[in-house]
Amino acid sequence: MHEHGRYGAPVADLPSRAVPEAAVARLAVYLRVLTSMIEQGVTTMSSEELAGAAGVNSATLRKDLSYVGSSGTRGVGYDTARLVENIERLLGLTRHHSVAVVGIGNLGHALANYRGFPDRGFPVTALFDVDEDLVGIPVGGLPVDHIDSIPAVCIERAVTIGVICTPSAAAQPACDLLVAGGVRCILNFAPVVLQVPDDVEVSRVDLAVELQILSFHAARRFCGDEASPVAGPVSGIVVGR
Amino acid sequence: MHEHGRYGAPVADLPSRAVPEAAVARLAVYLRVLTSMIEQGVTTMSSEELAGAAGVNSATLRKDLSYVGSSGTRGVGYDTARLVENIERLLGLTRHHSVAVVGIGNLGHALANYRGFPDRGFPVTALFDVDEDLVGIPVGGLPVDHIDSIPAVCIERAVTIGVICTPSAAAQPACDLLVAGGVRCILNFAPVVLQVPDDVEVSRVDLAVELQILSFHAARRFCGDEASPVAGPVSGIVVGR
DNA sequence: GCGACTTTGTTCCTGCGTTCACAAACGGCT
DNA sequence: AGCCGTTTGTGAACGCAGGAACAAAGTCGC
Repeated sequence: MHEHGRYGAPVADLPSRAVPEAAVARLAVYLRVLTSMIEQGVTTMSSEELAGAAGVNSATLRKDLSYVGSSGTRGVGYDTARLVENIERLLGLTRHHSVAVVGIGNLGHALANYRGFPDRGFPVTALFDVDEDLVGIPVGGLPVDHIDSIPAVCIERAVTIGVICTPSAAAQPACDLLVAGGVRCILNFAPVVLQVPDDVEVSRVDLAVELQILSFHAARRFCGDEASPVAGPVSGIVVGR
Repeated sequence: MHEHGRYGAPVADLPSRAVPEAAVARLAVYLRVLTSMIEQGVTTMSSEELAGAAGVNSATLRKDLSYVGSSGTRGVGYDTARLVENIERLLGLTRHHSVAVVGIGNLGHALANYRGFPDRGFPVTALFDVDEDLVGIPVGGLPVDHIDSIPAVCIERAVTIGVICTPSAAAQPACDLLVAGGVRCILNFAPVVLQVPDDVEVSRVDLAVELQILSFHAARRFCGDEASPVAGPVSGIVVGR
């Protein structure tokens, strides 16, 4: 989805160019493609190749890469290893970010065991649930703590990212506890809009909303009757956000 | 919209206004907020109230709602029940969409059991995995089928949305099988860019990418050193996507 | 060493989406 | 019935992101 909710910006025009939100999201995708290519032994890629693999326009890709600094060689392409290095630096991936998961239900369980997190520099270092029966039980090798201990544990383990997988009603309290624990970045899977201080960043992933968006496209596609066709291209591949 | 018929012949209503992609995503959020409010007995809301609850600008909200047709009363606000009805019609939620989940690992398991899907009109009617040991085992009350049977089963059960939770390498084959089974909407959790025909819609949710975006903001926030500040304001709430 | 080809990095432009601002419409009150 | 406050719906401006086109720069072949 896209990022919205940008409000009037005094614009801190500090040193280098500002990086558009959308570009940050794409850079993360390039990173994914690049590491996959490096594993296959690819040492050099042109913008055309990389753009194709990432599903974006090559001009857009080059512009995105210009934000990370010049890493390419004209007439040749980009050195994959150096590009990965530069993107990781821009995205702040040089240091690991400790992750806490709140709400150890089906989804929380899955995330606690999800390889993709530690594999990409996001070690899960704390699990929380309100259920006393779960407290102490190890999930994915890590014992579950009670949500009351969120602030203390988050500070102690230097948690920088909190993931909320609780039911809707519990999401805001969980969020407040994370904020009290110094967490300033939150990934929210609960279908509610969290209220947070201005210095806290919330990214929401609502699985049902994703399905509803697909439903809209399905409706427009099959029963082309009724109202409103979708704006934008009729073309196929749409990569989320 | 709504033919003010200034010049007798209002614009052909057939292709009524195109709905921007971003608006569709927001409408799904409004729907979520509205159903929650209705449960609390709220029968009327102003654009200001609803916008606040959804975390968007009120003008944006009104424009979004204009795509679904006039449901508001000036001086009063919107009738929550009728608004829900209209949004559901626009999003194609009047008919249920049968969902198939491919890859019954941690995440697939969680999604198969996820209440939010059936509760919102997306019954999960098929599960698939490549692991013979899983085939036949019921997960969330539904037995797992082998991926080879994807095309036949999808056609038989009229699956309209496929959810891919397989490892990266298995995602493209799984996608191809779904497409062969007539599925035209795919939600992809695997960290790869799927290649599909033009008439297939793919929405990708990459959990690690979400964390990387948060990492970027964390890096900009805490160690304001190095390069590039983020575009836009330093201000707070950013609702993903 | 020189020319031609390839590819990057950037500039300009177009189009879309968000926001502002205002007129029309509606309910309530006197 | 008429006025007044409120809120919708929309027309217009602003800002930003994406795409095309081009110049600089570097490599490869001869």
